[in-house]
Amino acid sequence: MDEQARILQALGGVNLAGHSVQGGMALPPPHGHDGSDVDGRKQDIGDILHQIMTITDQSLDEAQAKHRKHGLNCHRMKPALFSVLCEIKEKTGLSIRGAQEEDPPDPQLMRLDNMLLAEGVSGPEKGGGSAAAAAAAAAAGSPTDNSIEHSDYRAKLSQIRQIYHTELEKYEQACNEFTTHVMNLLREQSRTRPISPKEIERMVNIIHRKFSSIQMQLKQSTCEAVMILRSRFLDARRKRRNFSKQATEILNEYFYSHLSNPYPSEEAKEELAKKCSITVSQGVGTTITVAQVSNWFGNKRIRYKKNIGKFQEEANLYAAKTAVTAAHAVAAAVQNSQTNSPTTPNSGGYPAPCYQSDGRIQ
DNA sequence: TATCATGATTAGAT
DNA sequence: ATCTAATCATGATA
Repeated sequence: MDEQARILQALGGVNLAGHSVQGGMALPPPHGHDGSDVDGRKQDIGDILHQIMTITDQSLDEAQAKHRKHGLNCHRMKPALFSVLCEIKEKTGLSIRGAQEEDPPDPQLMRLDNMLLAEGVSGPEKGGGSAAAAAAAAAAGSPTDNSIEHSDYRAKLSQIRQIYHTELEKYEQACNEFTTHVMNLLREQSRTRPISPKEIERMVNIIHRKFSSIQMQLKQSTCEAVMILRSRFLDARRKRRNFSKQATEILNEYFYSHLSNPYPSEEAKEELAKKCSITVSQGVGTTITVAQVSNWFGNKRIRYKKNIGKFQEEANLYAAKTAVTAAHAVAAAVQNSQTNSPTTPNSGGYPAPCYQSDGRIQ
Protein backbone atom coordinates (compact mmCIF):
# COMPACT_ATOMS: atom_id res chain seq x y z
CA MET A 1 0.00 0.00 0.00
CA ASP A 2 2.82 2.30 0.87
CA GLU A 3 4.42 1.66 -2.44
CA GLN A 4 1.26 2.33 -4.30
CA ALA A 5 0.97 5.60 -2.55
CA ARG A 6 4.49 6.42 -3.55
CA ILE A 7 3.91 5.61 -7.16
CA LEU A 8 0.81 7.64 -7.17
CA GLN A 9 2.63 10.43 -5.52
CA ALA A 10 5.20 10.37 -8.25
CA LEU A 11 2.46 10.52 -10.78
CA GLY A 12 0.81 13.27 -8.88
CA GLY A 13 3.71 15.51 -9.64
CA VAL A 14 3.20 14.99 -13.31
CA ASN A 15 1.13 17.23 -15.39
CA LEU A 16 -1.78 15.15 -16.54
CA ALA A 17 -3.34 17.91 -18.52
CA GLY A 18 -5.81 16.68 -21.02
CA HIS A 19 -6.46 13.57 -19.09
CA SER A 20 -8.78 14.84 -16.50
CA VAL A 21 -11.59 12.46 -16.01
CA GLN A 22 -15.00 13.84 -15.59
CA GLY A 23 -16.38 13.22 -12.18
CA GLY A 24 -12.95 13.45 -10.72
CA MET A 25 -10.75 10.46 -10.61
CA ALA A 26 -9.50 10.90 -7.16
CA LEU A 27 -5.99 9.70 -6.88
CA PRO A 28 -5.02 9.20 -3.30
CA PRO A 29 -3.41 12.34 -1.97
CA PRO A 30 0.31 12.29 -1.53
CA HIS A 31 1.37 10.64 1.61
CA GLY A 32 3.48 12.14 4.26
CA HIS A 33 6.63 10.52 2.96
CA ASP A 34 8.59 12.16 0.32
CA GLY A 35 10.20 9.34 -1.43
CA SER A 36 13.43 9.32 0.50
CA ASP A 37 13.15 6.63 3.07
CA VAL A 38 16.87 6.62 3.44
CA ASP A 39 18.29 9.76 4.90
CA GLY A 40 21.63 11.35 4.44
CA ARG A 41 21.82 11.24 0.68
CA LYS A 42 23.63 13.94 -1.02
CA GLN A 43 22.00 17.03 -2.31
CA ASP A 44 23.09 16.02 -5.76
CA ILE A 45 20.96 12.91 -5.65
CA GLY A 46 18.07 14.88 -4.30
CA ASP A 47 18.29 17.14 -7.28
CA ILE A 48 18.33 14.26 -9.69
CA LEU A 49 15.41 12.67 -7.96
CA HIS A 50 13.53 15.85 -8.28
CA GLN A 51 14.36 15.96 -11.91
CA ILE A 52 13.11 12.43 -12.34
CA MET A 53 9.90 13.25 -10.69
CA THR A 54 9.29 16.26 -12.81
CA ILE A 55 10.91 15.14 -15.97
CA THR A 56 7.76 14.62 -17.88
CA ASP A 57 6.33 17.91 -16.93
CA GLN A 58 4.97 18.98 -20.19
CA SER A 59 6.62 22.29 -20.23
CA LEU A 60 5.76 24.67 -22.95
CA ASP A 61 9.07 24.12 -24.51
CA GLU A 62 9.26 20.59 -25.75
CA ALA A 63 12.81 20.97 -26.85
CA GLN A 64 13.84 22.06 -23.42
CA ALA A 65 12.19 19.03 -21.89
CA LYS A 66 14.00 16.81 -24.33
CA HIS A 67 17.19 18.48 -23.44
CA ARG A 68 16.62 18.00 -19.74
CA LYS A 69 15.74 14.38 -20.20
CA HIS A 70 18.78 13.81 -22.24
CA GLY A 71 20.87 15.60 -19.75
CA LEU A 72 19.58 13.43 -17.01
CA ASN A 73 20.02 10.22 -18.90
CA CYS A 74 23.61 11.08 -19.63
CA HIS A 75 24.34 12.33 -16.19
CA ARG A 76 27.61 10.92 -14.96
CA MET A 77 25.98 9.80 -11.74
CA LYS A 78 23.11 8.05 -13.39
CA PRO A 79 24.36 4.45 -13.26
CA ALA A 80 25.36 4.90 -9.67
CA LEU A 81 22.01 6.35 -8.78
CA PHE A 82 20.25 3.56 -10.52
CA SER A 83 22.08 0.92 -8.57
CA VAL A 84 21.52 2.83 -5.35
CA LEU A 85 17.84 2.93 -6.04
CA CYS A 86 17.90 -0.76 -6.79
CA GLU A 87 19.57 -1.38 -3.51
CA ILE A 88 17.12 0.72 -1.59
CA LYS A 89 14.33 -1.08 -3.23
CA GLU A 90 15.82 -4.41 -2.42
CA LYS A 91 16.28 -3.45 1.21
CA THR A 92 12.85 -2.06 1.71
CA GLY A 93 11.40 -5.08 0.04
CA LEU A 94 9.30 -3.02 -2.26
CA SER A 95 9.94 -5.15 -5.26
CA ILE A 96 8.72 -8.33 -3.76
CA ARG A 97 5.19 -8.10 -2.77
CA GLY A 98 3.13 -10.84 -4.16
CA ALA A 99 0.30 -10.07 -6.41
CA GLN A 100 -2.26 -9.71 -3.71
CA GLU A 101 -6.02 -9.66 -3.73
CA GLU A 102 -7.45 -10.72 -7.03
CA ASP A 103 -10.42 -8.46 -6.68
CA PRO A 104 -13.49 -10.61 -6.26
CA PRO A 105 -16.40 -9.70 -8.49
CA ASP A 106 -18.20 -7.03 -6.56
CA PRO A 107 -21.67 -8.34 -5.72
CA GLN A 108 -23.22 -4.93 -6.04
CA LEU A 109 -21.66 -4.42 -9.42
CA MET A 110 -23.01 -7.76 -10.49
CA ARG A 111 -26.43 -6.80 -9.25
CA LEU A 112 -26.34 -3.62 -11.28
CA ASP A 113 -25.08 -5.45 -14.33
CA ASN A 114 -27.81 -8.02 -14.07
CA MET A 115 -30.45 -5.41 -13.73
CA LEU A 116 -29.21 -3.40 -16.65
CA LEU A 117 -29.15 -6.54 -18.68
CA ALA A 118 -32.63 -7.52 -17.60
CA GLU A 119 -33.91 -4.07 -18.33
CA GLY A 120 -32.42 -4.23 -21.78
CA VAL A 121 -30.07 -1.31 -21.28
CA SER A 122 -26.84 -3.18 -21.63
CA GLY A 123 -28.25 -6.09 -23.56
CA PRO A 124 -27.80 -6.95 -27.21
CA GLU A 125 -30.02 -4.57 -29.12
CA LYS A 126 -33.34 -2.90 -29.12
CA GLY A 127 -35.41 -6.05 -29.01
CA GLY A 128 -34.37 -6.93 -25.50
CA GLY A 129 -35.68 -3.79 -23.92
CA SER A 130 -39.18 -4.02 -25.24
CA ALA A 131 -39.38 -7.69 -24.51
CA ALA A 132 -38.34 -7.14 -20.93
CA ALA A 133 -40.76 -4.29 -20.62
CA ALA A 134 -43.58 -6.32 -22.03
CA ALA A 135 -42.77 -9.14 -19.68
CA ALA A 136 -42.71 -6.74 -16.79
CA ALA A 137 -46.02 -5.25 -17.79
CA ALA A 138 -47.55 -8.67 -18.14
CA ALA A 139 -46.17 -9.73 -14.80
CA ALA A 140 -47.60 -6.61 -13.24
CA GLY A 141 -50.94 -7.80 -14.44
CA SER A 142 -51.77 -4.94 -16.70
CA PRO A 143 -52.16 -6.48 -20.08
CA THR A 144 -54.17 -3.59 -21.43
CA ASP A 145 -52.79 -1.06 -23.82
CA ASN A 146 -49.15 -1.75 -24.14
CA SER A 147 -49.02 0.08 -27.39
CA ILE A 148 -49.39 3.79 -26.78
CA GLU A 149 -47.67 4.13 -23.46
CA HIS A 150 -45.33 1.40 -24.39
CA SER A 151 -43.79 3.07 -27.39
CA ASP A 152 -43.24 6.12 -25.25
CA TYR A 153 -41.57 3.99 -22.66
CA ARG A 154 -39.40 2.33 -25.24
CA ALA A 155 -38.32 5.64 -26.65
CA LYS A 156 -37.29 6.88 -23.24
CA LEU A 157 -35.54 3.64 -22.48
CA SER A 158 -33.52 3.73 -25.64
CA GLN A 159 -32.62 7.30 -24.80
CA ILE A 160 -31.25 6.15 -21.49
CA ARG A 161 -29.58 3.29 -23.24
CA GLN A 162 -27.85 5.59 -25.65
CA ILE A 163 -26.61 7.90 -22.95
CA TYR A 164 -25.38 4.96 -21.00
CA HIS A 165 -23.42 3.58 -23.90
CA THR A 166 -21.83 6.83 -24.94
CA GLU A 167 -20.82 7.50 -21.35
CA LEU A 168 -19.44 4.02 -21.04
CA GLU A 169 -17.48 4.47 -24.20
CA LYS A 170 -16.14 7.74 -22.93
CA TYR A 171 -14.97 6.14 -19.74
CA GLU A 172 -13.44 3.30 -21.63
CA GLN A 173 -11.54 5.66 -23.84
CA ALA A 174 -10.42 7.84 -20.99
CA CYS A 175 -9.26 4.79 -19.13
CA ASN A 176 -7.23 3.57 -22.05
CA GLU A 177 -5.72 6.96 -22.67
CA PHE A 178 -4.84 7.38 -19.08
CA THR A 179 -3.38 3.92 -18.86
CA THR A 180 -1.14 4.37 -21.86
CA HIS A 181 -0.11 7.73 -20.57
CA VAL A 182 0.89 6.28 -17.25
CA MET A 183 2.63 3.38 -18.93
CA ASN A 184 4.64 5.78 -20.99
CA LEU A 185 5.58 7.69 -17.92
CA LEU A 186 6.67 4.58 -16.14
CA ARG A 187 8.60 3.41 -19.13
CA GLU A 188 10.31 6.72 -19.26
CA GLN A 189 11.09 6.61 -15.61
CA SER A 190 12.30 3.05 -15.78
CA ARG A 191 15.40 4.36 -17.41
CA THR A 192 16.41 6.18 -14.30
CA ARG A 193 14.90 4.07 -11.58
CA PRO A 194 14.08 0.40 -11.28
CA ILE A 195 10.51 -0.46 -12.11
CA SER A 196 9.48 -4.05 -12.35
CA PRO A 197 6.82 -5.22 -14.76
CA LYS A 198 4.82 -6.27 -11.79
CA GLU A 199 4.71 -2.75 -10.55
CA ILE A 200 3.48 -1.54 -13.86
CA GLU A 201 0.86 -4.20 -13.88
CA ARG A 202 -0.23 -3.24 -10.44
CA MET A 203 -0.38 0.36 -11.44
CA VAL A 204 -2.59 -0.52 -14.35
CA ASN A 205 -4.77 -2.51 -12.01
CA ILE A 206 -5.14 0.43 -9.72
CA ILE A 207 -6.15 2.63 -12.58
CA HIS A 208 -8.65 0.13 -13.83
CA ARG A 209 -10.17 -0.25 -10.44
CA LYS A 210 -10.58 3.47 -10.17
CA PHE A 211 -12.25 3.63 -13.51
CA SER A 212 -14.51 0.72 -12.82
CA SER A 213 -15.69 2.43 -9.68
CA ILE A 214 -16.61 5.37 -11.84
CA GLN A 215 -18.39 3.03 -14.17
CA MET A 216 -20.28 1.68 -11.25
CA GLN A 217 -21.55 5.14 -10.49
CA LEU A 218 -22.71 5.39 -14.06
CA LYS A 219 -24.46 2.06 -13.81
CA GLN A 220 -26.01 3.04 -10.53
CA SER A 221 -27.50 6.21 -11.85
CA THR A 222 -28.64 4.48 -15.00
CA CYS A 223 -30.41 1.91 -12.90
CA GLU A 224 -32.09 4.64 -10.95
CA ALA A 225 -33.21 6.32 -14.12
CA VAL A 226 -34.65 3.10 -15.44
CA MET A 227 -36.45 2.45 -12.20
CA ILE A 228 -37.99 5.87 -12.26
CA LEU A 229 -38.98 5.41 -15.86
CA ARG A 230 -40.51 2.09 -15.05
CA SER A 231 -42.49 3.34 -12.13
CA ARG A 232 -43.62 6.21 -14.26
CA PHE A 233 -44.84 4.15 -17.19
CA LEU A 234 -45.17 0.58 -16.14
CA ASP A 235 -46.65 0.81 -12.70
CA ALA A 236 -50.07 -0.63 -13.27
CA ARG A 237 -51.53 1.63 -10.65
CA ARG A 238 -50.89 4.57 -12.87
CA LYS A 239 -53.11 3.33 -15.61
CA ARG A 240 -55.78 1.55 -13.76
CA ARG A 241 -58.89 0.81 -15.75
CA ASN A 242 -62.03 -0.33 -14.10
CA PHE A 243 -63.25 -3.69 -15.16
CA SER A 244 -66.13 -3.85 -17.51
CA LYS A 245 -69.62 -3.95 -16.07
CA GLN A 246 -70.00 -7.54 -17.16
CA ALA A 247 -66.74 -8.59 -15.60
CA THR A 248 -67.62 -7.14 -12.21
CA GLU A 249 -71.00 -8.75 -12.58
CA ILE A 250 -69.45 -12.16 -13.02
CA LEU A 251 -67.06 -11.67 -10.16
CA ASN A 252 -69.75 -10.37 -7.86
CA GLU A 253 -71.99 -13.25 -8.77
CA TYR A 254 -69.36 -15.70 -7.73
CA PHE A 255 -68.52 -13.76 -4.63
CA TYR A 256 -72.04 -13.51 -3.30
CA SER A 257 -72.92 -17.03 -4.22
CA HIS A 258 -69.93 -18.24 -2.29
CA LEU A 259 -70.27 -15.76 0.50
CA SER A 260 -69.60 -18.35 3.14
CA ASN A 261 -66.33 -19.26 1.50
CA PRO A 262 -65.36 -16.66 -1.07
CA TYR A 263 -62.04 -18.25 -1.88
CA PRO A 264 -62.05 -19.48 -5.44
CA SER A 265 -59.60 -22.22 -6.19
CA GLU A 266 -56.93 -21.77 -8.77
CA GLU A 267 -59.10 -23.47 -11.36
CA ALA A 268 -62.09 -21.39 -10.40
CA LYS A 269 -60.01 -18.27 -10.77
CA GLU A 270 -58.89 -19.32 -14.19
CA GLU A 271 -62.47 -20.02 -15.11
CA LEU A 272 -63.57 -16.63 -13.88
CA ALA A 273 -60.71 -14.87 -15.63
CA LYS A 274 -61.65 -16.56 -18.86
CA LYS A 275 -65.32 -15.76 -18.45
CA CYS A 276 -64.58 -12.13 -17.65
CA SER A 277 -62.29 -11.78 -20.61
CA ILE A 278 -64.80 -13.21 -23.01
CA THR A 279 -67.50 -10.72 -22.17
CA VAL A 280 -67.89 -7.97 -24.66
CA SER A 281 -64.91 -8.90 -26.71
CA GLN A 282 -65.34 -5.70 -28.57
CA GLY A 283 -62.56 -3.21 -28.92
CA VAL A 284 -59.14 -3.51 -27.37
CA GLY A 285 -59.15 -6.60 -25.30
CA THR A 286 -60.15 -6.15 -21.71
CA THR A 287 -58.57 -9.42 -20.83
CA ILE A 288 -58.53 -10.17 -17.15
CA THR A 289 -55.84 -12.34 -15.71
CA VAL A 290 -55.93 -14.80 -12.87
CA ALA A 291 -53.80 -12.42 -10.86
CA GLN A 292 -56.39 -9.72 -11.36
CA VAL A 293 -59.12 -12.06 -10.25
CA SER A 294 -57.10 -12.76 -7.13
CA ASN A 295 -56.68 -9.06 -6.56
CA TRP A 296 -60.36 -8.52 -7.01
CA PHE A 297 -61.31 -11.17 -4.51
CA GLY A 298 -58.73 -9.95 -2.07
CA ASN A 299 -60.09 -6.45 -2.26
CA LYS A 300 -63.67 -7.62 -2.22
CA ARG A 301 -63.27 -9.79 0.82
CA ILE A 302 -61.57 -7.18 2.88
CA ARG A 303 -63.91 -4.41 1.83
CA TYR A 304 -66.98 -6.48 2.36
CA LYS A 305 -65.82 -7.53 5.74
CA LYS A 306 -64.94 -4.00 6.69
CA ASN A 307 -68.37 -2.66 6.01
CA ILE A 308 -70.98 -5.29 5.43
CA GLY A 309 -73.75 -2.78 5.72
CA LYS A 310 -72.57 -0.94 2.68
CA PHE A 311 -72.74 -4.09 0.62
CA GLN A 312 -76.17 -5.25 1.81
CA GLU A 313 -77.94 -3.97 -1.21
CA GLU A 314 -75.45 -5.45 -3.59
CA ALA A 315 -75.56 -8.76 -1.76
CA ASN A 316 -79.33 -8.89 -1.97
CA LEU A 317 -79.22 -8.01 -5.61
CA TYR A 318 -76.84 -10.78 -6.53
CA ALA A 319 -78.50 -13.24 -4.20
CA ALA A 320 -81.76 -12.58 -5.94
CA LYS A 321 -80.10 -12.86 -9.26
CA THR A 322 -78.54 -16.21 -8.58
CA ALA A 323 -81.74 -17.31 -6.90
CA VAL A 324 -83.63 -16.62 -10.08
CA THR A 325 -81.19 -18.43 -12.29
CA ALA A 326 -80.91 -21.26 -9.82
CA ALA A 327 -84.66 -21.48 -9.62
CA HIS A 328 -84.83 -21.66 -13.35
CA ALA A 329 -82.21 -24.33 -13.36
CA VAL A 330 -84.04 -26.23 -10.66
CA ALA A 331 -87.29 -25.92 -12.51
CA ALA A 332 -85.69 -27.15 -15.67
CA ALA A 333 -84.03 -29.98 -13.86
CA VAL A 334 -87.24 -30.99 -12.16
CA GLN A 335 -89.07 -30.86 -15.38
CA ASN A 336 -86.46 -32.82 -17.25
CA SER A 337 -85.85 -35.61 -14.84
CA GLN A 338 -87.48 -36.45 -11.63
CA THR A 339 -84.52 -38.47 -10.47
CA ASN A 340 -82.26 -35.45 -10.34
CA SER A 341 -82.08 -34.22 -6.82
CA PRO A 342 -81.63 -30.46 -7.01
CA THR A 343 -79.46 -29.95 -4.01
CA THR A 344 -77.12 -27.26 -5.04
CA PRO A 345 -73.48 -28.16 -4.71
CA ASN A 346 -71.53 -25.26 -3.40
CA SER A 347 -71.58 -24.31 0.24
CA GLY A 348 -75.25 -24.68 0.77
CA GLY A 349 -76.93 -23.71 -2.44
CA TYR A 350 -77.75 -20.17 -3.39
CA PRO A 351 -77.55 -18.28 -0.22
CA ALA A 352 -80.39 -16.11 0.72
CA PRO A 353 -79.09 -12.72 1.71
CA CYS A 354 -77.76 -14.06 4.92
CA TYR A 355 -74.55 -12.88 6.48
CA GLN A 356 -72.45 -14.13 9.25
CA SER A 357 -73.60 -12.22 12.26
CA ASP A 358 -70.12 -11.64 13.55
CA GLY A 359 -69.07 -10.03 10.32
CA ARG A 360 -66.35 -12.54 9.69
CA ILE A 361 -65.82 -14.27 6.43
CA GLN A 362 -64.75 -17.80 6.92
C1' DT B 1 -62.90 20.11 -7.52
C1' DA B 2 -63.57 17.37 -3.37
C1' DT B 3 -64.75 12.81 -2.47
C1' DC B 4 -65.71 8.21 -2.99
C1' DA B 5 -64.76 3.78 -5.72
C1' DT B 6 -61.59 0.58 -7.23
C1' DG B 7 -57.60 -2.05 -9.13
C1' DA B 8 -52.78 -2.79 -7.79
C1' DT B 9 -48.96 -3.04 -4.60
C1' DT B 10 -46.84 -3.84 -0.30
C1' DA B 11 -45.53 -5.70 4.31
C1' DG B 12 -46.27 -9.03 7.35
C1' DA B 13 -48.62 -13.12 9.16
C1' DT B 14 -49.92 -17.88 8.57
C1' DA C 1 -47.44 -19.61 -1.42
C1' DT C 2 -51.54 -17.25 -0.19
C1' DC C 3 -54.08 -14.22 2.61
C1' DT C 4 -55.06 -9.82 5.21
C1' DA C 5 -54.71 -5.12 5.98
C1' DA C 6 -53.04 -0.85 4.76
C1' DT C 7 -51.94 2.10 1.21
C1' DC C 8 -51.28 4.11 -3.33
C1' DA C 9 -52.81 6.14 -7.57
C1' DT C 10 -56.21 6.74 -10.52
C1' DG C 11 -61.22 6.63 -12.29
C1' DA C 12 -65.81 8.27 -11.66
C1' DT C 13 -69.04 11.31 -9.87
C1' DA C 14 -71.58 14.66 -7.23
